[in-house]
Amino acid sequence: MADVNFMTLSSFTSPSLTKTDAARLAGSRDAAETSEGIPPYDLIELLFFAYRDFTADPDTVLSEFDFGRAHHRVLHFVDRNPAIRVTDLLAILRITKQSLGRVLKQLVDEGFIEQRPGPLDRRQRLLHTTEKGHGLARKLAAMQARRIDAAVSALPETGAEVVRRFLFQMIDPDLRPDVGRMLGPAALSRVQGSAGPAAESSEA
Amino acid sequence: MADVNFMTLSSFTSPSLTKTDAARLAGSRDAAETSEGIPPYDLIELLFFAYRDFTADPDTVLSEFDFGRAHHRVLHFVDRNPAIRVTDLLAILRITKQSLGRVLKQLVDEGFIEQRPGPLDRRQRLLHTTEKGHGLARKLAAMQARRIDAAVSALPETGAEVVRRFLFQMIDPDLRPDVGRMLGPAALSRVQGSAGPAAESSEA
DNA sequence: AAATTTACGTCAGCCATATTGACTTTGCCT
DNA sequence: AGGCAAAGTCAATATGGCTGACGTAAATTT
Repeated sequence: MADVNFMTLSSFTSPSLTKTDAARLAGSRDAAETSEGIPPYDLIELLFFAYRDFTADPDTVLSEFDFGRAHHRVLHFVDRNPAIRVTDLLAILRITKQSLGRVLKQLVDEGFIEQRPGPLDRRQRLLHTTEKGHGLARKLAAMQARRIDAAVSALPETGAEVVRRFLFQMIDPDLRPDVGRMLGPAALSRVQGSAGPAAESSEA
Repeated sequence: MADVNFMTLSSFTSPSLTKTDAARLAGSRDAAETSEGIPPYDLIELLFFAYRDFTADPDTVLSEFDFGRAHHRVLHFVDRNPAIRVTDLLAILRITKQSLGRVLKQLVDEGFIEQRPGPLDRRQRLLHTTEKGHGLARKLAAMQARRIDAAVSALPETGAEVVRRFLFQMIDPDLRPDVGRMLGPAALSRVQGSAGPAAESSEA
């Protein structure tokens, strides 16, 4: 139950917090110090709220299994990358072996993920979702899909393309190739497009 | 130091994980079960990676002060909403009083945030950033701004508008009014636009 | 004036998820 | 044989959440 205090929001911005206050204060300070312009607070905060709600739906389902977000991430990437090695999973998630170990063990013990010895390199334990695991992964993805589809459908034609490109550009440049590879050739081309407003830009 | 294992990425997708594997497996399963179409995995994963890197920059700075993300969030929203009440901050962050208490106390003790009694309601401790606190908030926002600006500049003209609308639509519908109010009238109108897939095109 | 509610804080304890560093086992490769 | 890589494990620690219970001051209602 991630979302319980919805109704207790006293409306977020209190009566005492008139936008006038904010404007006045921010205004005076901005004038004095803006050497780099005003940050895009709207996008910064929209990212915060959007991401929060984006992850909230799966949380409620996961808690039924006594799983958390960590389990979700592992399950998701294993489901999406069958036969992935533990090492590669660590690189994707950017966590330590120990952190992964705990949640992975639970997922394996409870039959969501299975490990098969690598056919070429027998040191590897290649990870796969079981039917059960795949089912859960799909269920969670479907929840997020519904939210995304709704948001995209409120956009102009090319909206999804633009969003994909934006998000891709938000990724550290040196990691983009890896992410691009992971998304697959189709998505990759969708994500790159002719990325420039003018003609410049940074592809390659 | 959030980002240390960059160089140890054995390239993310291992040699053993050929896209053929994934395609084969996913393909066979999809055929059998697609009653709702394939989830937009690209957007799901792009959100994950983008948000991760988006929050990574500030982390490195924060760790110099022995602060974490929790501190960042508090500092940010106090800086953006001068004279905010504790109750409202709790509603925005959706955490408990206890959780907030810990980090808020540190921020106050170390002179980043100050509390002033409410002029009307003396039970309130209205929160403000100090110069020091404001400076840090700005520094962190600037880091995120740089990344966002770079991403936006790789987009077509109306790109930022589209992204804003997308993110806004990703927020729970019942919370949108609150977020909208927080962003302020200017940003709000930018975020709403005529949200239809058909005759849009985002002016204003 | 008394009762209730609100705003804020705090104590005590718990849990999930992450970290580091060291060490082992197994197996690949030269 | 020696070295390196893949995976697992132990122990200790930090962070950021959580619940429940209480306390105090001030505002509001009855």
